[in-house]
Amino acid sequence: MTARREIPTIPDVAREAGVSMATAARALGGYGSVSAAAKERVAQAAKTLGYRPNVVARSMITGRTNAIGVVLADIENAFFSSAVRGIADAARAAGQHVILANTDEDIEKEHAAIRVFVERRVDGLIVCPTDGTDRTYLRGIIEQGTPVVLLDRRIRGLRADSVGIDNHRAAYEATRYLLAAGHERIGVVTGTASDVEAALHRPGLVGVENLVGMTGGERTAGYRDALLQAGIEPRVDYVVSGGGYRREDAVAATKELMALEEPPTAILPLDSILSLGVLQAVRELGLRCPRDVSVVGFDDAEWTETVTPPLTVVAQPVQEIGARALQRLLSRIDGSRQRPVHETLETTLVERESVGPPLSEG
Amino acid sequence: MTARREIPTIPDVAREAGVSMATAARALGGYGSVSAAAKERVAQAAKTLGYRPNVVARSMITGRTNAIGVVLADIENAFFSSAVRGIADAARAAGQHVILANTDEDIEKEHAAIRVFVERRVDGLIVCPTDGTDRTYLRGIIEQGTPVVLLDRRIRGLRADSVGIDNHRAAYEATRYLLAAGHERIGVVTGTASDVEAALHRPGLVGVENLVGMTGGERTAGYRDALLQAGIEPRVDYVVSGGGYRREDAVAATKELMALEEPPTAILPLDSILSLGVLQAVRELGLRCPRDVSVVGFDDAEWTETVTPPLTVVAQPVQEIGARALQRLLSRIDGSRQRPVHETLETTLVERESVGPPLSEG
DNA sequence: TTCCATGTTGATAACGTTCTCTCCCATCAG
DNA sequence: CTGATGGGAGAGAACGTTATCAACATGGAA
Repeated sequence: MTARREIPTIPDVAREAGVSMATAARALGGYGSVSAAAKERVAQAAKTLGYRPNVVARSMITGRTNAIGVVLADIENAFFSSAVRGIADAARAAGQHVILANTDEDIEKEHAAIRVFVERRVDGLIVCPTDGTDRTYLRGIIEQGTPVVLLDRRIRGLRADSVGIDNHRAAYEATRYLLAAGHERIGVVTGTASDVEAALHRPGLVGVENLVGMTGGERTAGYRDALLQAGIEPRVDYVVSGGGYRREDAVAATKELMALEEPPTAILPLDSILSLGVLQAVRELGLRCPRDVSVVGFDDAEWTETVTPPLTVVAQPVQEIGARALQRLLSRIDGSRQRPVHETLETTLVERESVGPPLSEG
Repeated sequence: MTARREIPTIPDVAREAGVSMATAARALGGYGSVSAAAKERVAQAAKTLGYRPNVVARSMITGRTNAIGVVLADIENAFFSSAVRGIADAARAAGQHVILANTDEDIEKEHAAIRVFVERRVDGLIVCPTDGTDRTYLRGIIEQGTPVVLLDRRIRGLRADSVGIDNHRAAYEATRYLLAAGHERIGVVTGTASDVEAALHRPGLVGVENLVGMTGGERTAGYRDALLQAGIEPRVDYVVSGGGYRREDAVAATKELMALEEPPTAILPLDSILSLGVLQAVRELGLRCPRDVSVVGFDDAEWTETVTPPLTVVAQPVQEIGARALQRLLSRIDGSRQRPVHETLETTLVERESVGPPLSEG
């Protein structure tokens, strides 16, 4: 066993300072009223003994842990690591700590993580729910007293704040941008898992926005609506997924897209890893971007302007999304009973060099 | 105030089950001996009431929090987010949680983070110390009973385990690779902060490896030794830094390098963000890689094979470094008194297309 | 039958804080 | 001189667990 050296406690400090435990506690904790003289002697004694408050004991009595549980898919994904950075900075300023859990989009892991966080009595949770998350589970958590804020995604029918972007509008504008460049055959590479993928395949992409809380669904709907508004009939075979959000998935999806009889002249990958896959596939097919295919990606990753060609993207203020999520959570922790707010931050279309006019036929 | 609904505790469960509190506690906690019948009734009662153990109270008495503090420069940096992923996975398997703190290479933030983690009574710390960290501070933490494992970097004279790579050897081999391709004028782009940068500027780069625990120092030494072994005199003006680890810093450093009278024909950026900067600078200068300049980077980021040209890099097993660090920490937490181990994992030189023969003169 | 080992149980003491309450005493207005 | 007021201090409870210890069954061996 680790023979943790005897750690001084408040009674020790009190003894050293020659005051009662209660007085020492007040002096150290900065609450109640203590004479200047006593305060001084306690401070001195604490320094001599090297006293450090025991946060666990404090949490025990105050009922607050000053810890926030953050539940997301994968911290290695740049989107999430930026979000966590935003959360962590805001948390630090508020005296809160961030505890991390990765779900890998696995509902079981998500539930397990949330359960343990609740047992740990975190002050609140920031969750990026996986596709299948049902609202009743999280509702139970909230009703039981742990505030929850959703990040990036939403859950229909759940009374919880959420912070993200307007996915429909972001995709709508990206698509309009491609339309304006002259493209009419525009493909979408999404990461949507295969089990819900079927939902995408309704004629005319009707109802994709109803895919539960999925950013992918909302973005696909935005894409569809931009096409419709331009008088172009959405094609089901232009929306493809390799089965997940890994680069290989996007490579496969892109190749599938480009193997069509009438391949698209522009591609819209729905996140940054997928963009990487699209670029790789284009390269592997011996095509040139933007000469042969134009690309507009999502998320302004660190490499987007260094890649050739520099990638035109829809940039999300990811750190700020994280920071805002934490702010909302804090105000819930402080007892705000306001009705749920769904906050959407502005996206920016960052024009670089991956979009050109469509390759003229034949 | 958040009116947290009355949360059931062990006495509540005991009452419901009609047993003593002690028995209920044993049944729920899975310790001591309880009859099958009692166990059953307690489980039933717990289910009825929706009992959830209070981890804070448990920590209070056991003295263990099952939480690991992870202190690193910046979670947004891909190296660290991969390391955290490795740590988190291993931690999950061991029933531990990960609490995060970013230092931004700021010694004050690092100390503050460690202090608060100790007050939180974390079971142990994984620290990637900033350049200026003095050993006495961490030594105090360890002696006081909180085990510490260093990640990626070391601190000379500190009795703590560390996990990372053999930086000297990795840089040595990367340099040898460039030498083998025919390069004799090889530049290094490092992120070393300006205040220690001076140390790099000794004639012949003598003693760079003594820069306190710096990966940059060790890598530069490996580079130097490869040159010396090939009979090439290291040039002080070939080792440059833009003052930090941001991309702009590397852009500036690279331009400085290429503006020399005899510019290098190959560049060795010492981390992945710096590689991005080097590539960007090469591009901005209207040069082509590898035709005009060859590049070997550090760390196999997700974009390295998608960039043009695909980047040849020294790959570190980053997730594994994190996982091993956690393993070492766990064994210390379990009381291992073994003398400190410095574990170095193998790196791999991943050959892609960013290295070619040097451009023949004029 | 007696005795000891073993398994089960309950009462109660920790753990290190913060919170509640009471008491003391000095001050000051009437 | 009296009574109200309030700052300062101390004793002890409370938080929800786990740990300790004694008490009590039960059963098999002597």
